Amino acid sequence: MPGTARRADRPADRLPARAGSRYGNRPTMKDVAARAGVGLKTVSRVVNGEPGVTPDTERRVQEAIEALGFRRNDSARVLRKGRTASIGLILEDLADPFYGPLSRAVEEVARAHGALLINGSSAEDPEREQELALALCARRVDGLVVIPAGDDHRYLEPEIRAGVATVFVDRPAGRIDADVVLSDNFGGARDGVAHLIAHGHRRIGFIGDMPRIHTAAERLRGYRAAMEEAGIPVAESWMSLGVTDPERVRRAAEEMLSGPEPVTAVFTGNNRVTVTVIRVLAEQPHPVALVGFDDIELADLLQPGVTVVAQDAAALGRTAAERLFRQLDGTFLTPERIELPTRLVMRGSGELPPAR
Amino acid sequence: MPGTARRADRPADRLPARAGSRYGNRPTMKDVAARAGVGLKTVSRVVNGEPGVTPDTERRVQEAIEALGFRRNDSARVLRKGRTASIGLILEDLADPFYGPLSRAVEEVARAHGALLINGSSAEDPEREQELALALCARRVDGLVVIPAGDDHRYLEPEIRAGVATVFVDRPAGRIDADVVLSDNFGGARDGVAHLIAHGHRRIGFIGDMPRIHTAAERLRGYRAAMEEAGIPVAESWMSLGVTDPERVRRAAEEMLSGPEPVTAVFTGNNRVTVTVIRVLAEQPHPVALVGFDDIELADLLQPGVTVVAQDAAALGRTAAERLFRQLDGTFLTPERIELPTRLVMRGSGELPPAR
DNA sequence: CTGAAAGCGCTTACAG
DNA sequence: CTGAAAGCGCTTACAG
Repeated sequence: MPGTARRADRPADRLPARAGSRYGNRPTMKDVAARAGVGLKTVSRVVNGEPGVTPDTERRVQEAIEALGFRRNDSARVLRKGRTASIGLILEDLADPFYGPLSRAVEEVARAHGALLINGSSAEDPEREQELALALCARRVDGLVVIPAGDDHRYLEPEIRAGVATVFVDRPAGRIDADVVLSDNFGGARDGVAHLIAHGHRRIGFIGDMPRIHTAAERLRGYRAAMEEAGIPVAESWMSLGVTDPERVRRAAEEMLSGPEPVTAVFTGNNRVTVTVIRVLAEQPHPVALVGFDDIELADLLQPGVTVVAQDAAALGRTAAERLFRQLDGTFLTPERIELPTRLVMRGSGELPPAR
Repeated sequence: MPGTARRADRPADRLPARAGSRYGNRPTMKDVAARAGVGLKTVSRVVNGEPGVTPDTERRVQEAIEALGFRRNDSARVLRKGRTASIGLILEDLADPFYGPLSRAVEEVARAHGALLINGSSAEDPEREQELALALCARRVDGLVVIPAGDDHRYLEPEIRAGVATVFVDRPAGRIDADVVLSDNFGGARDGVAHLIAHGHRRIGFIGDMPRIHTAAERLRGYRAAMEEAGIPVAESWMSLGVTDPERVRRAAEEMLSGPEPVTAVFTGNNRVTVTVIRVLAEQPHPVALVGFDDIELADLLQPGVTVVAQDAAALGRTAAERLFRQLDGTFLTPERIELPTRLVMRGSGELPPAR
């Protein structure tokens, strides 16, 4: 039911009842006004640094503020003002090293614009993504930066129409027209695979994330394009897409590396896949070439160093957040697709010749 | 000025003016009530799933809700209710691989309690920590999980008194009595250094973070204790504390490794230091033993594998967040110090004998 | 320079 | 079962 409100199923409803005595004793502007012997509006003027208050009045108000330990309730302020000075970021998993720098970059831009950042992990679950996004909209965040898990974002249309700025990152929105900032997944993967081909490989495996994920599909497309451009027919058994947990990836890699016609090189579709495949390759009797999408820490210290197609996670986050605040500036912007280049970093594993 | 409000220097004040036409056209309960031909309170009942509404009335309200695309404004709700169902997490840097899992764990606990998570990076700057913490309090978060950058948290006293639940993680609060969840930094470091000693080392270097950071000081203390227990006098030149940027750490490592009496082993004080030192050791003519505090990805795949004192970042976050919500349950809790054990993970680098 | 009144969008307490 | 009034803590628009 897009665009509707549901009953009693939102986070706030499950909160424990307010615990009596500890709370509610915060002083308000009214209290400050009473103590300082001035009107409410005068307190507001002082707190907000508005002009038109005599130094003497101001001092009295300041004293009352300090004596009471008053701190303005921004959530009341926000209700009146319209803007909440907060934005939401929905990503897959904050614990993934790819999202840390991205998230930090979004935070820095938000900070520069005086906004706070609310983070949420979708755990790659479209329902959880939607639940989170709508909860954030209910809190009236000014904007949303979304790394989508789902492929249908029509549920956001009423929100966008109501003024919630929205930018998608890493993967495009599904079934709505919205800004998106992404890496050149297709080109990056194609270049990486072409690099392996240039080093003599013909039987090259591809192990990636679930095909419904845009980046996984694009990178596979890049793999296919490179192979086709080189005139190499691709065997179905060379490609494996699915969840990125170590067991699945390990099995996929081991299968490609066994049998009568094993692959001599592997292209891995993201950082998690790469890490697992490195372990598998370390156990192989012959060296197997490897190029991975996404850079990984210490990649240069392994034997051999890991050649990667690096994307700039921080730049993705920064670009998206900047776009978000441009939307919020009020200038009307036609939804755009901004593509950031990737960079092939050669460290050894991608320059190994085919074994046998 | 703890406990006071300042003028015009808070984030929300720097926001651009509200952009006219796109905003403010959100339907409210009043609009829904008018369209459904019922009272405001009836709409509230339906939206919140309260009893006492005839099925017919409910249907009319639901239709109005869908027709208008109404979504309850939770920030107005919150103003009335008292609780905001949101908590803040202040950490050093979301981009650091140590904080990703910690942050995710806090988020999961918050989610289980129906709360959202606002993240902020202090960048190890005490002023920024305070600014962030107070901004979050102004938004009336229900609680705060803080990895402190500063060492004086008296500025939080009025907030805590006003009911903001507060738990410190990774490092204790300064000058206030508050819950804290941390790893056994002293014991972990002592065990790690004792491990090196057990493998025959006597000249062992220690490279850590700035001494004003609690974890850095504790780990140094652990180093000293292990050396003392083994009856090994420590030379000043074996210890180096300071910022963890690669240049400083590299210089420190190179100094210890040169001269007439170079160290034969190094104990590194955190993940960032370890990563840099691994690079330096890789360039040495002789193998140098290494034990690092904090686990790092791919540590097992390096040659040799990196022996570490691992702490459980996710458990730190989870434990702290659970404690926070116990505070919010209303039961009075005496501030506690909860210490989590560390784990020595042997992978090779810590088991190397002294060279020469 | 100062302040009383109305209102932001909800919920609470109460009356019908 | 239903709704009008008051209020959460601020800001806005206006009057003195």
